[in-house]
Amino acid sequence: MSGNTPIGIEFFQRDPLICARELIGCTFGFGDTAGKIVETEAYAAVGDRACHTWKRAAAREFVSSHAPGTAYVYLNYGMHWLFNFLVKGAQREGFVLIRALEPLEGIPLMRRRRARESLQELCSGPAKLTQALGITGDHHGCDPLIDKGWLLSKPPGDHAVAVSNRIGITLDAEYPWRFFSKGCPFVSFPA
DNA sequence: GGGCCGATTAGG
DNA sequence: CTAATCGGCCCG
Repeated sequence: MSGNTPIGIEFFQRDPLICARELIGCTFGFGDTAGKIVETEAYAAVGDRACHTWKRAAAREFVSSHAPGTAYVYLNYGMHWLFNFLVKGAQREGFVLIRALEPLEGIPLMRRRRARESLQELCSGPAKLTQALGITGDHHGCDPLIDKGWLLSKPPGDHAVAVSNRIGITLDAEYPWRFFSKGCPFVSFPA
């Protein structure tokens, strides 16, 4: 009895910035591994040059043809899988990138997949956490709110959330659309 | 078809 | 600081 409440489709039918902030503190898991979300970023489907929809027709098609909460997983730098939730239904649509987790369950398995011992090296980056959880391109387009094996729930209470610019982008880098747990040692970048 | 670029990471 | 490594997009 965790006291957590499951997250439904309505959660992702809001502004991506709201979703990104609200996901901080939530439990996210796949298979035998899970963690607490401690860092996210929002991307807007329209007017955001850092979002895939800016250049990629396939990304725009993905937004229009999938339900809120659907997993958008893609290969970055030819070797790293990055996981996003699709957000749509409000005026602004887009994605929330999951950037870091505090490891909670399946830690031995995470250590094996990551080939790292340190707790802080398991999920402290968008590509680290997909590797730790076993998420790949096979999961692109699946629905974590419905499909077997996924976990997404919200704990009671509030969380201290800090805000900064998004990391690793050059276009529209000045938008303060990154959210993270203040002072958390499991984030990808302290500030 | 060729060139270039990326929401990153690990290692020197 | 840089290599690794590959799907998209843009151009010709």
